[in-house]
Formats: sequence, C-alpha cells, structure tokens
Amino acid sequence: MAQKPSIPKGTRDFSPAEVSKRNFIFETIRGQFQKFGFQAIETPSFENSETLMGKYGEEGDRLIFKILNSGDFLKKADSQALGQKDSHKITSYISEKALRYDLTVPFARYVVQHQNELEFPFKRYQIQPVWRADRPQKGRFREFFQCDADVVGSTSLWQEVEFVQLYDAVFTALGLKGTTIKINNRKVLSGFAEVIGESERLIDFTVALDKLDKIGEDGVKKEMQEKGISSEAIEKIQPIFNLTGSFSDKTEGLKDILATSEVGKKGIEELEFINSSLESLGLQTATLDLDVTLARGLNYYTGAIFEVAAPKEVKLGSIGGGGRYDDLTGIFGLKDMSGVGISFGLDRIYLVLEELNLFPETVAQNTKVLFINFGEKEALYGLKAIKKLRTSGITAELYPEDAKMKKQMNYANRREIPFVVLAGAEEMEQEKFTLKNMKSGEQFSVSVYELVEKLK
RNA sequence: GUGGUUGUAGCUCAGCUGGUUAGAGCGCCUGAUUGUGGUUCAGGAGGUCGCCGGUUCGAACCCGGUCUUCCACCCCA
Repeated sequence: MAQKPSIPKGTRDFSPAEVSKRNFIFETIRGQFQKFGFQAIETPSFENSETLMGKYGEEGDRLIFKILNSGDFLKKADSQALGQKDSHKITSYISEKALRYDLTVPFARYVVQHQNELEFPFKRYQIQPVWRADRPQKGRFREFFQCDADVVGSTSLWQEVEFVQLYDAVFTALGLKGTTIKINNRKVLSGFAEVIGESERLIDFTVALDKLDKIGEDGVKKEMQEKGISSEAIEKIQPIFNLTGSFSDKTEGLKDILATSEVGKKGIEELEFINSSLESLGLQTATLDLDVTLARGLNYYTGAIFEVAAPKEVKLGSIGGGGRYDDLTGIFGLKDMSGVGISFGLDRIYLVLEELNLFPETVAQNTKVLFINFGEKEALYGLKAIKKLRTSGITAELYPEDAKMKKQMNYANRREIPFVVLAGAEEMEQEKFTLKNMKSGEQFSVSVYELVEKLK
C-alpha cells in the first residue's frame, strides 16, 4: 500500500450493518410520508448557482459547495477581479453550478417550473442527500440526508396540525419516545420586535433570542446590546424570559406582551389553533411545546416554525425542523403560493437511535444458510437446492471455493449466518442434506423439501 | 470562516527529559484437527510513527506548514 486512500472531510463510508440501519430509518419515514398522502419527487444533486445563492442568508452562501466550470474557465474570468484576488467576485465567473444545500429551495424551484402539471395543494416528499461546506462536528457532516415533506398551495393551518402529527407518527414508528416538537411563530417574533420598536433589527433580535438555552438570559441581553438594540427595548421584552408553564399559560402570557401588535396577536391565534386541535387529536409519544426563542431558518419562514429535539439524555442538535413560508416560490416568479413543510435529519436520527440502542435486531438482513463447498459435483448438487430455497424466498448461498472446512465454517461464523448445509458424497447418495444450526450446534439429515420447510 | 484538539499494526492504545533493530491486547494467517466453526495450545505475518519540510551527530518525540479527527464559536439536520 503506497499512500492510504481517503475520503473528503465530513463524508463517510457506510458498512453493510450501517446501511441496514439507515434503510430502516428511511423506510420508516417513507412509510409514514406515504400514509399521510405525500408523493415522492427527486431533483438533481446540483442546481444553477442563481437558484441557490442568496436563499439562505449570507452565512448560507458561504456554506454552499460551488462547482467549478468545465473547460478553460479562467479565460473568461474578469482579469481585474483575478488581479485583486477577489474570491467573491471571481466565483460568479468560474462557477455557475452548485450542490444543493437543502431540499426546500430546489422544491420551490420545482413547483414553479412544473406549476402547470401539478395539482394544488401539492404534497410531496423527498429523501436525498444535501451538501454543506461546514466544518464537521458530532452530528454535523458535509454530506448528509434530509427527508422532507412539504405542502404548497394551501394556507390552511390544518397542514401545521398534520405536520405535528407526522412528526409524532414517524418518531413513534422509529421507537424513539420522548421527543419534543418545539413550535414558534414568526409573527410572534415580528410582534416582539414591533412592540419594542426594533422591527428593523428583527433578525439580530431573534438570532440573539434563539441562543437563550445556550448562553442564558444575560448572554442574550448582552448580544442584543452588542447588535445595537437599545436598553429600553431590552427592558421591554423582559417578560418573554419569564414565560413558563403549559402551552396555554405561555400563550396567555404572550397576549399581554403583544397586546399592541396586530401581527403578534395573529401569531398567537395561530399557535392556539394548532395547540387546541392537537389537544383534541392527541399525540402518541411526542410532546408539543411552545418555545418563543425558536428562530431557526428564519430566512424564509413566515408563520409556524418547528424544531424537534431528541430526548434530553442525548446531547445533539435538532433532529428535525421546518415551518411555513408564504413566499418561497415568489423568488422564482410564482406569487401567492404558501408552503409549509418539515424535515427529518436522517444522520442525526441515526446517532440518536444508536446511542439509545433502539435499532431493532431484525434490521440487518443476512444470508440464512451457507452451503459448504466440497467440490464440483457437490457444489452443483448444493446449488440445485439453493435454487429451490431462493424461489421460496430464503437467502441462501454457496461458498465459492472448496476450501478447508474450517475456513468455510469460520466464514459462516463471522458473517453470522445462522445455518450451514453440508452435502457431500454421502448425502448425495441418499438425496439428503445435513442442516446444521450454528448457534446450537444441532444437525439434522433432511430432504430438499424438509430443508425448505425448516428454513422458512 | 475563527480558536483549540487529535493522528503510532486491521482495531483499541502504550512508547520516560530526543538515544540502537517501535511495543501490548484484540483481530488476522498457519498448524495441532484432510467432513464440522465458536474454546484451547504452538508458531507466523503485519508499521515510510498522517503527509511535507526544518532543527540535531541522532526525531514517533522539538519547530513550521498541510491534511484529518473531535470540540467551542458562527451557523445548522
């Protein structure tokens, strides 16, 4: 071995066992998506840069992987920009495609592009990898899968109610109990900013507020101050730090705080509708919680904002997020098309299930029986039985070489194949097979028919 | 993108203030055992010490760069 090969930072190879577990999550999510009436679409892994750039805020642009143009791309680059080593400027000359950063923006593009073929409200789901040029950490990769479900073409709040139920259904089906579905509303956040007279600094305000659980109340206030929010304003929003109790306790508190804000009141109304509906419908294993500090993905969300936290004992960021965006398709030229959707972070859900030991043992599909190879004639004899087993839906295989028994048995052992068939001259003569249970060590002499029956 | 951290055999890790041929456990291969694995015993293979450069008589160890890992920030699934 000269130089060990490697894979890029933040990417991973998946072993057979890992793939089995990942597929278990995929299939569970897919199953629930379909039950809720979503239909799958797929979009290209890369888009035209202009489709993605500017949709995720400044920070987002930095994290988008750009694809270098083909051919002699430097020839066309602006020589002045090149001379100045202005990376930002040069990028537009040498790269016109980029890897997708999430599934929502490509979906919006898809809706606009195919608007005449779609039936609205259009419910789609999409399970594909996305890429971010982020610095990796635990549960943070540069290539990871998102599982999205979105509805466009309906402003009905029943959609939000459905999505909370969908979250609950998926995590319940995965056996992951005790998740918290945090909900907030952009209108409430706008209301806060309005009430304190800092509407122009809405984003700075909410970004700071979002860090409450991380840096504490004083930290939040300090950051707000640094961003230029006045002390009077900070004083005014003090009550939001004191919101506690049940969902309705919090909405009652919000009513006082946002009494003078029309947007704010609208936001509270929406939250109350969603909560009371869900109280009647009930959730299986998840808990719905109002978290007014939740502000993620603010860039295009206009109504509800969702985020799912794993059970408390697992230290990991969110395992899902989503919200309503009233005008995402507007940037691609289609007005008045409200959308709402949620996303599941497959890779993080994997880490959580692994940490809590929640993967069912049955996820790994393995060969059920290995035929020991004793030579050419015996192999053929074995393969005839294997053919029958496979027709009956049993995974069976023949060891390809007539290697030493020890080696073949060892192979079965290591691959955790539960049964082995020994069929040599003796068995062939009697038209039998020796079936051995690798765990108990028991052996039986059986006919082909009995072999199929026993292994079913 | 900013600051820090990590890298020694397939895996988990030792390796003293720089000093001869770099070690352990597990795993792997061979044999004891030529149609019976997981146990045991005996033997064996396997490392340009992440990479590049520097300091030194001498570098796994010190210095610089680079890549990678993990962590904090930023941001986020």
